[in-house]
This record gives sequence, C-alpha cells and structure tokens, in this order.
Amino acid sequence: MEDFLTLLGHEGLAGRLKRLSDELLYSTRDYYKSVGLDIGPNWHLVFLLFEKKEELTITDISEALNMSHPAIVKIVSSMKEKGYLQNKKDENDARKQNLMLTEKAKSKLPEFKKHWEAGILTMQQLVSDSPNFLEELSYVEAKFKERNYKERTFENFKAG
Amino acid sequence: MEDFLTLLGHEGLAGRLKRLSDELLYSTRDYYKSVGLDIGPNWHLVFLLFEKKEELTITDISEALNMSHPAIVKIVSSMKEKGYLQNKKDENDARKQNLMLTEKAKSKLPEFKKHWEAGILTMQQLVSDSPNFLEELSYVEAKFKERNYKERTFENFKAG
DNA sequence: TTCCATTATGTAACCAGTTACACAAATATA
DNA sequence: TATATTTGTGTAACTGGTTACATAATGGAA
Repeated sequence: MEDFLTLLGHEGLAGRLKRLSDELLYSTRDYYKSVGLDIGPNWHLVFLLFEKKEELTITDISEALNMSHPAIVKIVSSMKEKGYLQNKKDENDARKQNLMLTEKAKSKLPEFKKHWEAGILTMQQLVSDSPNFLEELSYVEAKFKERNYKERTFENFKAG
Repeated sequence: MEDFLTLLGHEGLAGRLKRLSDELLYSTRDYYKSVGLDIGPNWHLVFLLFEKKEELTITDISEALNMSHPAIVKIVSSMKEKGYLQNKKDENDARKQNLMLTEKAKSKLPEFKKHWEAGILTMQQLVSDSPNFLEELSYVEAKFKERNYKERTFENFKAG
C-alpha cells in the first residue's frame, strides 16, 4: 500500500484504471503470442458477436462494442487479412459490408474457446476478493453515461 | 443493462475497464482543451510528485507511477517543451537528468490545482454509488501483481 | 586497474484506440 | 423529381502507452 496512485485516493483512480486495463491488454497479447494464436486482444468480442448473429456490418459491431467505427474498421481488416472474416455484398445497400465468419474461423473457434475459457477463469480469480466489483463497475459506467468527466468537472469547477 | 460487454459477465470485464479508462482519458483531454490548459492527462501526476520531492529523475518518476521509462521520457520532454520542467546536471552522475519544476510551472500550479480539485470531485461522484470500489480495485491490483493475466490463464488452460 | 555487470536514459517500431474529414449511397422532403 | 439530409465506410493524423534495442556512465570484482 505504498503505491503513489493508491495513496492519492480518488485523484489516482483514473490512472489506476488505465494502468490495470493496459496491463490486461499487454498481458493478453503476450498470452496469445506465447500460445501461438494469431489473434488480437479484442477479436474475441467480435467472434462472440458472430455467435449471436451470422451477419454483421461494421456499424453493428461498433455499436455493440461501443467503440468508434474506425476502430472496428481496423480490427475487421486485420481479421480479414488473417482469413477469419469475409464479406458478402448487401443486395439492397451497396455501402454495407455484410461480414461473416469464414470456414477457417469456424474450424478454429473450438480451440480459441478453450483459451477464452481459461481467460474467464482468470478474470474470476482477479475479482474473487471483490464480490461487488462487477456490480459497482456498472454503477460507475452509469454515472459516466449520465454525464461524462468533462461536463461534470466543468460544473464542479464553476461551482467551486 | 443491454450492453453486450456487461452481459458477458467476467468475459467482458477487461473490455469494460478499457472502455472506461479510455473514456476518462479522452474526456480529460477534452476538458483541458476546452478550458485552455496546455497540459496532458498524466502531467497531473508528475506535478504532484514534484510536490513531495523537489528533484526527480526519469527513473524516479517511472517507478513512482509504475510506467515504463520511455513513457516518462515522452511525458517529460513534452513538459519541457511547454516550459514546465527543467533539468539540472547531477554532479556525481553524468547520466542522470535531475528534473525540477520551472518558475512558470510553480506560478501556474495554483490555477491547475483548481481544475484538479474539480476533477477529484468528479471522481467522487462517479464512485458515489459504489462504496467498495476503490478498496476492491486494490484487491484486483494485488491479485494481478501476484500473478498476471498471462501466467494465470496459462495455468488455467493447462488445468482445464 | 582493467573488465564486466548494472543503471539511466534515449530511440525506433508497434499497437489500439481516438477525432476529424471525405464521399458515395440511400432516404426523406419540398 | 430534384435536392437536402442521413447513413455506412474509409482514411489521415494524433495520442499515450508498450517492448526491444542501443549506448554511455557508473560501480564492483578479479
């Protein structure tokens, strides 16, 4: 408990969240690399989306994951490059990319899933001493959605 | 509660943490820009470190904030560029950059602090419905430090 | 005292996200 | 039906982090 950010209390919270999510990101990348899977940290979520729905557009994915569309464009093109996604032209709308899993993706999925299962266990271990963490994270997200950091801080500044 | 990542439970946790910390990052940057402060999101922490100790090296900062030294090199050079940091040669060790706040930094600090205070209030608001959040975050960090995602997942995979 | 290991910093290349802008296709409206 | 708006995707430039490598200065040990 001598960590500077922790000592700062609420002032260090944003930094700690960034640090944690960065650690997760790099450690996940490292994991995939070390077991020889050529997939990126977030492809996981994209694959899962395709289990719910066979065809998705860039926009569908970006809305479901709450990420900007250019981010999805990048992810999707790397997934295509590796041969996990293909697109089918939409007959009614020439702008759309109707994306689907390839056969390669489908055949690899069972292997991927074993690794993702292990990852889920890890996340359960990480919060095993923090029984309220997931729920309280939802509350934080809700607050943020209601009014974001910039707006809140601006108001707090004017009030102070 | 129809958010895909939330529905995923533990499987969506890493993504949610990334999303939250990204939102904080961009919103903070946006805030600074909109109030006309030419400082980056993490300079804050560096300024605070200099309140505890007048002189610091790159390594000191990188250890205190738990960030890689190249990250600090970048932050420090932008802070120098903007005239907030200067360095004094160490008489005993020619490798070291002994960094100090400039007069400009000291004179600006009171203004900065008002904004940071407003930011602290914001963070308090964000966790106001989550009384265990900070404490439980510490537990998560402790777990992670003990054994990181990669190692844990690797073990979980072998065991499964 | 010379040589080896360590430390402090710097640099390059990469990565995963963002905002801002562009533009064609589709849709709605005057 | 012509035009204005909205939608879907793409691209460029930026940011804040990382790892891997390089190098010079220091310190320790043979």
